Amino acid sequence: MYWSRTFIPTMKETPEGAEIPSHILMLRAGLISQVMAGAYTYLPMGLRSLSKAAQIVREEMNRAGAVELVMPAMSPIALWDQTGRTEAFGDVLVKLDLPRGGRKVRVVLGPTHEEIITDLVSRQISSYRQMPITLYQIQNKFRNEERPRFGVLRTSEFLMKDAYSFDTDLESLGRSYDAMYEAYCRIFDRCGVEYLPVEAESGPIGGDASHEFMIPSGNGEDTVVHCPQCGYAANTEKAEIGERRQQAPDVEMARIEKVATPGAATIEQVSQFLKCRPADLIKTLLYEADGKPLAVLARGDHEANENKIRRMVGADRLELAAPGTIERVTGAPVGFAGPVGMAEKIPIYADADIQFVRNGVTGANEADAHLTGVNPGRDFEPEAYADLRNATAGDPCPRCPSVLTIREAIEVGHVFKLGTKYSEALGARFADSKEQLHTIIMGCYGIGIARILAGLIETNHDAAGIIWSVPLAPYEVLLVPMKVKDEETMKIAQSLHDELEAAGVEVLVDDRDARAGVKFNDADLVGFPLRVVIGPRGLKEGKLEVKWRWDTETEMIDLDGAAKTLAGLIAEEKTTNARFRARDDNEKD
RNA sequence: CGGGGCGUGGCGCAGCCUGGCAGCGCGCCUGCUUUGGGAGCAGGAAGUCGAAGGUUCAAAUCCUUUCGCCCCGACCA
Repeated sequence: MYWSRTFIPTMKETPEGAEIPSHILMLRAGLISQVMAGAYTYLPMGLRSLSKAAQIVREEMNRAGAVELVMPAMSPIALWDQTGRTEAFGDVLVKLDLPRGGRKVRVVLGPTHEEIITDLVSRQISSYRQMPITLYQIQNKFRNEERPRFGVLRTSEFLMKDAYSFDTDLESLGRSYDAMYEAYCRIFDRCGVEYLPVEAESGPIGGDASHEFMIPSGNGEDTVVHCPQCGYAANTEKAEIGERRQQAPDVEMARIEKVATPGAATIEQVSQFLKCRPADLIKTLLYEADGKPLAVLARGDHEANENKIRRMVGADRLELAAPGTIERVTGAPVGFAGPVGMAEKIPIYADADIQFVRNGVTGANEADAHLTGVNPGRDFEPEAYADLRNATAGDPCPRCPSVLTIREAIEVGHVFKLGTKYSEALGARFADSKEQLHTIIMGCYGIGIARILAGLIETNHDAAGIIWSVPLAPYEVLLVPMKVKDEETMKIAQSLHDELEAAGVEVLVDDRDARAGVKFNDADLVGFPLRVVIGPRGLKEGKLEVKWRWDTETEMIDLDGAAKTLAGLIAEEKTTNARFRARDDNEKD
């Protein structure tokens, strides 16, 4: 391809509104163009990269034994009503009323496709002999995001690979799940992104039933908990905390005193008012577990983890108690609850760190008052101490003697053992060898294709622009003829272009009659991995000048056999990402 | 959904407070010179000042309403 015949609208300036590197660079490099909040056109360069990521995903899905199909974006809302997800998704679900013959047909644009695929399978699969099977598609999804942001990281319409496995028993589901997990690792390895599979909330099946694939990046929307020592990684909802090893400070237990704290109801206000650290406060959170009130204690500088609480008390539903309930239970307005002297006797659970608090501060169960000198064991005794809060940096690792770190990350993939939630609701059953009917057991596996690109750019760019890995680059080689008006130069460019194409290399020739600086800067901005300069300096010696995007040094190669040399370099880098990764290691330490 | 910011040629912005010819840089077009890291000179095209209503002799500017975009937070099967 020739630069002058394709469409690469690069920009010198950053469009207003773009904040993070991947968004800025995708716009400036002419990969995408915004149509409205959360909806982007993929321009030729962007589309090429997107398609290449999708193709890698497709190849690895196929290798893992999954089978491709395509479902419509549109589906009848009745299907979603059956699983209760019309309500669960709420406004995120894009709903349309289509006028047809004087009636309205109510449809939704799919945010995911469990309902559609399960409906299909319920009709077409009825025997254990037809399973296991994993079906997938690569298709645009629609979610009416409350707040689209960060370029292609959070959009209302996005390309996603979604796969669904159908199995007869849990053991078989485990094999289907593992095959997807391994395929995901291969996909992200091939793309050249650094990723971390992290344990995530597992839902109905429990156990080791869900992983998120994350690209650690400062601009990620999610946080992951990671132990660099043993590799333990989990998202914040899931992350366990190891045994708390600190001791209570060796100080005298003070007497409980009631102090007036007018208007100070939040942790910040109280700690400022009483001139103490948030860690000296014991906050008392009132929850309702399946409608029954309970109190949870956590240190002022910690965050309660509702999943952990819900699991511990074995409730189906857990929510913060309504203000009315709080007032009834504590006898005080919201913000002044404490474990000592509550109006109603309800179970109290405490995070493990509470046992090491000495002379803590708690609400007094009375408006505008707190208690100081509160000590666990002496002044109150919870039903149990347990791990009930979110992990923070420096907490003990649950799997080894080391400590945890917290990293921001971009979620690019998710694998999940679903169980029978959808097959149950939609009546997807099969007969076993004894003609007994069972509900099909499902798994679902998603990858956000555009997030792979954004994640790669987010973690691989410099001041000049994007640094693509060869497998995802819009073109693998950029030929830069210095003098496009020189016949000899252009002849060489053309024949090299043709030879490289014939050799299966994706090559672009910058045939614009522009100054060297313009062409070099655009080359760096769009980030083609291998740049080949055809100019008088080298040609005098029968040489071409070659430079990898991530290197600073150039290298001369012989014009004779150049196509073969270049094709060899690309073929090697494309399969190993070796140079790309080596660059990573140099830059990141 | 709460808080904040911004809408002025294709892009980035000034002008608004204090009403009086719609400007600057980049890009684009033509010509000449230049030519290995975003060239110089000369000439040129291109704007319903987001939209509607109001105040005024006069509105990009003041008032009201509205639409859109972005950021922070909440939310995210």
